[in-house]
Amino acid sequence: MNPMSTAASRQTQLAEALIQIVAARGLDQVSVREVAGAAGVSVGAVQHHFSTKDEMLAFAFRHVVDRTLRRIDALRLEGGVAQNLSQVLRELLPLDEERRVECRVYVAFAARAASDPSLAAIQKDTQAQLLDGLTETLLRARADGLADGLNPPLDPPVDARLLLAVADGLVFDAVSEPDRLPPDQLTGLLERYLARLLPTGQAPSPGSHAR
Amino acid sequence: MNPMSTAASRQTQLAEALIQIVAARGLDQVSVREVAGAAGVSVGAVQHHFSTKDEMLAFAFRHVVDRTLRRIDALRLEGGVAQNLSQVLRELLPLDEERRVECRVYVAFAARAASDPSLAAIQKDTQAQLLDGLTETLLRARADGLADGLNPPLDPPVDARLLLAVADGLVFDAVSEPDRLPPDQLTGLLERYLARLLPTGQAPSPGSHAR
Amino acid sequence: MNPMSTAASRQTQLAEALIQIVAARGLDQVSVREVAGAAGVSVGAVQHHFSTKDEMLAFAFRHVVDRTLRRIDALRLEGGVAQNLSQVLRELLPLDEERRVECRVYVAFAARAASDPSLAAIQKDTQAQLLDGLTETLLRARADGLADGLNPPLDPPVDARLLLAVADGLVFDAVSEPDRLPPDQLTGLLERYLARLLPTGQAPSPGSHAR
Amino acid sequence: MNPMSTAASRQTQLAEALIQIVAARGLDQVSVREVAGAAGVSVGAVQHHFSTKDEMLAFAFRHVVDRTLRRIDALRLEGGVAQNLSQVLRELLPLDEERRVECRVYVAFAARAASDPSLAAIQKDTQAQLLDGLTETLLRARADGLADGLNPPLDPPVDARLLLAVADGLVFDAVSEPDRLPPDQLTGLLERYLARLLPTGQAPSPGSHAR
DNA sequence: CATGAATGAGCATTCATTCAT
DNA sequence: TATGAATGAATGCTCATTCAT
Repeated sequence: MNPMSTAASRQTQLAEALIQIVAARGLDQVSVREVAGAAGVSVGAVQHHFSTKDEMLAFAFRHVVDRTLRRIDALRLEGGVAQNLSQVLRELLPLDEERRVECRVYVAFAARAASDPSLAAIQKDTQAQLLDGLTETLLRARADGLADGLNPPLDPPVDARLLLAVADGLVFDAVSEPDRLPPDQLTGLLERYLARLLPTGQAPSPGSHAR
Repeated sequence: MNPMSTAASRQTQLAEALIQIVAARGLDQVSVREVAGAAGVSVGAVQHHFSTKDEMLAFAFRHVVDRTLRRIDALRLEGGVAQNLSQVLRELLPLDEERRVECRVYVAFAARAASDPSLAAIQKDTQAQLLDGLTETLLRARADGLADGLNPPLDPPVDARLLLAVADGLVFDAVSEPDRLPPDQLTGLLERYLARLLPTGQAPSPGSHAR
Repeated sequence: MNPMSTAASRQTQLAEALIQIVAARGLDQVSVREVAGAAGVSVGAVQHHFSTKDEMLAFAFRHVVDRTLRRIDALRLEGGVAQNLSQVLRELLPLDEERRVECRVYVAFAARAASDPSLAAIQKDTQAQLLDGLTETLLRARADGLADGLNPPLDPPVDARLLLAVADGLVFDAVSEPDRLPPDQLTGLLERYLARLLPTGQAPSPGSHAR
Repeated sequence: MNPMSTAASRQTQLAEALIQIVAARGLDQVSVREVAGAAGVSVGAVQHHFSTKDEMLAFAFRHVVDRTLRRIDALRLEGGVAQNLSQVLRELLPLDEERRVECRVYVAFAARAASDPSLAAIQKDTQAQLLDGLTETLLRARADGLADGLNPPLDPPVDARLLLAVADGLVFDAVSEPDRLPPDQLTGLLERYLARLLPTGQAPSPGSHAR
């Protein structure tokens, strides 16, 4: 009927429906029936496009992290390195409704990855991509002298790991303890860490103190 | 039969069985049948001690975090503040098999807490307890002058939040991306963070650099 | 409620329901739902007693062949060997409604045994038991001189095989081509074969010619 | 595309694929999808040539029995009547891989014919054709004096029925109890039966005793 | 002729829970 | 306390079939 319903966009449409369910009610509430209902199609149609539920879950996980990564890639790299690092990490935090959904979905899938190899593979890819980007940014920061005097001195790959852990920790705590870490607290905590990591980078915005 | 099988210890025994299942195969693989089987009792017996599955899950979550908190409380507070802070946070990380199990279970439950109010309440309690302890420790550290010259200056309650996020982030990443964050890397990352937070505190152990 | 509903009799009751379905509508129409409905219990109850459908099918197959074999064992061995042989084989043929049901079920299961190892094991057992009994009977017949002059001479184990094939063939044809092989034709064909195999045994009943 | 793919040959090609599935994995494993996959065409293509699955099954059953019947018709009728009878019946038995496939398929379909009228019609036709041929052969045998002295005397139509039952019984037992009735045993049993039916016909081949 | 999207019913199985003993 | 029978809903999945292209 609708020529826009190509195979690719149908899978995406189903993934979006799945993501909304995960964000609203959790990964356990995802069933083929629920997804079909939320997407307004029949059960058979869902399984015409994803031959197993696991395949659908993997696609949706990949889809949601790709959306985040694409948003990061699209960031214009104007401004200083410190500001750019802040921008990038902010894209990972649940600062608005769109990112709140992504974060809840990310935490749900990443937690399940602990006992699901196919999700673990996606999680590994994602982490690797983020680590590469962060490492590169930290290399530039060091070259710009932004980390001078830091002790222990900046070690870009290691500090990228630590930076990612800080971001993941903020996301994890914000998601697992709803209403205790509102957006301004999250940014405050992030900037506090960045200010100590790159002391010569100027603070990105005033009024960013939290809790 | 066995007079040692009091109600309390029976619940604990079932919780331990549940915890092993979660650690090994994930929260979704927990069923009343599985728990009963793992504990070597009948299905009816499980439901005699926990009237619903949710009650059993809540008990088990509480049980596993209590175990961690009790271990932290039991730490002898000799040594300096910096060393003590390191000791406490190390108890949270998956550095040995026992803590690896706890971490996998903690991440699974905390992730589910995002959409399960009764688990969220437990998670909130746990975080509050940890935050209190960390805040108190940081207050002592500041009084001891360990954070002198830190910029932005040490703000105990806020920095406790950030510290907890770092720990949770390391746990989350270690669990969701198995085999990529072995124990020595985790401690290296933790010490790196602590060394910058409390620059005048001596490093607790040599050779703790990680990549 | 009903103390007669012991575990064993419940399985038997379900097997009987299954057998009626197979006889009336074929093995493909057997579903857990159908069996539960026919037995007047819930779906869950069926699977409480048979953990898989295959297990239920195997039990039912074993049950139906056991019923036939037990009926054969119960035959009083009065009369001559020839007459006894005729009696035994008659129990295998669809000569009345009870045996018609058994034969339809037997053919359905034995045919499926060609591609189902667990049914094949049961079929093998059954054939072995029948072969043993027939071989023994033929040994007695030879000792009694009933097969004297037969050419090729009676070879009890081999002729038992052939005899079983004749019986199975009559059953198979009667079942697969309904209404073409009524009871009197079946007995006529059987007696015709027996008369040639044991020429000195007297014919068991007059009027047994069939077309 | 290929002009050789006429409607008729396409149906035949699909039937052959179906037959291979039945022989290898049983009638229950036949689905439109499986047949399409095995024949290397799309699901829609299968249903373009057979409007229902039942139609496809009926066509395949007819196809497989026609193949057997055509092979029998093609037998050169040189040699004596006894030898010819043996030749014909041998074509029905699973003595080589081709006939083993046919027999497995025949048993599966004939068993299902017990509760499927459209398959029953085909089975009835097949049996009628075989009975006619066997009756005619037995008439010639009687005319040639091959059954002289047989007691009860040869009754061509009745003995054709019995002969067919013997053949079907051997096929049924060989198929339902794999590995217990290898080719040489089957021929041995068949020749044993024929030798007693037509005592003056010479044995077709030496060494055909089976156990 | 052929494709593949879509449907909706049906399947075996797992599950938490209730209840009589 | 503990058992296990029983329930009924829900699950992922397979299937024959229809239909627009």
